[in-house]
Amino acid sequence: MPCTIKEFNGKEYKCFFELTLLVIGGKWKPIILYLLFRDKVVRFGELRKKMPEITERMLTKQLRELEADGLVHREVYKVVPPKVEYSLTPIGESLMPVLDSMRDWGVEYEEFLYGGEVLKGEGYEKK
Amino acid sequence: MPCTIKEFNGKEYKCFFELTLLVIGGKWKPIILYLLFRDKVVRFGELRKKMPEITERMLTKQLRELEADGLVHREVYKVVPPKVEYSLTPIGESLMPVLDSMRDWGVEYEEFLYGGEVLKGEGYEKK
DNA sequence: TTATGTACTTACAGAAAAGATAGTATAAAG
DNA sequence: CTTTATACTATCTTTTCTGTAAGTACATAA
Repeated sequence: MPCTIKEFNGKEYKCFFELTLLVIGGKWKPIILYLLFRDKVVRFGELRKKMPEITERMLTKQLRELEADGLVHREVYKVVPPKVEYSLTPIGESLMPVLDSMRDWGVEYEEFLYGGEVLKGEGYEKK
Repeated sequence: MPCTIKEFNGKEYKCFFELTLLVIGGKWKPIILYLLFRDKVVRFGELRKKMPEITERMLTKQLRELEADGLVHREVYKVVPPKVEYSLTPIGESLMPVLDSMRDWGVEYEEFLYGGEVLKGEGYEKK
């Protein structure tokens, strides 16, 4: 019996963890998700400021994909200048244990790399 | 105070979960790690057979990167024709809870996508 | 001497992801 | 009537990732 290949947004996957990686993979998505989890409701411009290196195009693109995948809610206010707020949906929030376990392992791995000495930086994880 | 940007293999990261994604991200690495966790010690050619879609170049490349990053051990026997066995190192094994949580969320997300009905396929997760 | 098996390597091509840069829409304020 | 603020949108270029196809090494067997 052949393996069943499933599809998500035009990409094939076989395992559940591959599906997860299809949804949260990429350079910016986990950061966006983490920031939304931390700050709950964030305007587009605020998100940009929290991620100094991202371009507007990339931020828009990633947010739209996360919205299309059901992880992020987009609330548009009909005002000028525009106001748009982003927040996590329930399924988006349910991702947090995954990000937590990835963070925990990242800590462990950095210790492994640098022999027990963790580089203390100020990443997005700090407020 | 500016954020500290850390580096791993020439790539910048700020958060621990980004580091994790740098190590296990990509199309093939989580599958390789999962198969090694499941089957413990696997020869190159066996791995290939377990992953019918991968090319030799890709398999070699991913294995070498995982080895360089300390997750995979490579045991070369000095025989002809060659025999090489791959297995997980302790830090490689410590990744399994992460893959588990990714798998759990993948299940949940598929239910979310298809309204409670999970597609039952035969992926790498089945023996 | 030729064929076989196994684990690669190398050079190139194509696809996908990310980045740079400039432009758009709109109401209100001056 | 020009400027301002905010959230995009469009086009193009660059970089990175993945795949294709062919070749290499070498002890042993026939």
